[in-house]
Amino acid sequence: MNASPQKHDVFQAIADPTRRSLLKLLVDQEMPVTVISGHYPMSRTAVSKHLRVLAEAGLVKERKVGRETRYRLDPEPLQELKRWLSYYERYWENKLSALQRFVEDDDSNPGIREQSP
Amino acid sequence: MNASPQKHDVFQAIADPTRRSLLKLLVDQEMPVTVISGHYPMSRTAVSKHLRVLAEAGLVKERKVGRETRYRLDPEPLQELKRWLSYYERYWENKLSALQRFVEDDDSNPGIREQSP
DNA sequence: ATAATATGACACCAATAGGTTTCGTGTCAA
DNA sequence: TTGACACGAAACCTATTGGTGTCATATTAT
Repeated sequence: MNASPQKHDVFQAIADPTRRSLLKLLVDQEMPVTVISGHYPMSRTAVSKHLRVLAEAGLVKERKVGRETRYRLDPEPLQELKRWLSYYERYWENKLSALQRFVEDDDSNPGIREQSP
Repeated sequence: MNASPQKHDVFQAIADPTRRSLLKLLVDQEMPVTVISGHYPMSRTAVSKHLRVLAEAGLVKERKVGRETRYRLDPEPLQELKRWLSYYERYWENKLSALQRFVEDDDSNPGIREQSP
């Protein structure tokens, strides 16, 4: 049901600060484009394009009501981000021990280790 | 101690698939650029530029050893991402109820709601 | 019917991103 | 000391991005 070939992925979608701001704005309120763009110093068209990127990533849903198109957040795709993040969580938990290893070998053996060619 | 004016933020840094791959590669191994770039179909210089973006975002640390520069993951900045994400977690937990609201008002009152101007 | 509104589609533009190759420099090995 | 190696810096190219303005269309209000 969700097999649309998405051109923009979540990572790309949230890379832009304006788009992150949009997500926050639409977090629990459905809004038409004109109202949304009133919150930004750029043109309605620009905001509209940002919304499309978000929609392609599945992060917002659109719904036509009369002559307006209302947008609202769909947080579901953020779960992919969470999954991705969770992979690294154990590493910052271990960060102290990792740092220890790092310092231990310092610049005292500048030569061969690991699989250097 | 970490007050470098970072030109690239974490969100931007992880937007690129190559860079995400780099993070994974460096997750617990320190590697010099040449070895790293051996894993990618692009030039060493290109990989090097990706590494710099990651470094500017604080996601990798460099350390000069002789004539080589070794890179390793620093997962710490990912915590910002986690904080950002956690804000939305409650929304996908509530997704069902949100969907209910969504359906309830459907197209039956296409007029005034929220803070329209 | 006519005018106003909301929006998407389009054409366009400047800046950035991601890639290339070339070159200079520091470090290691013979 | 001479050559090979590892790397960053620089100049350059193309595609993408983020923005603009204009226009066509659908919908609503008069």
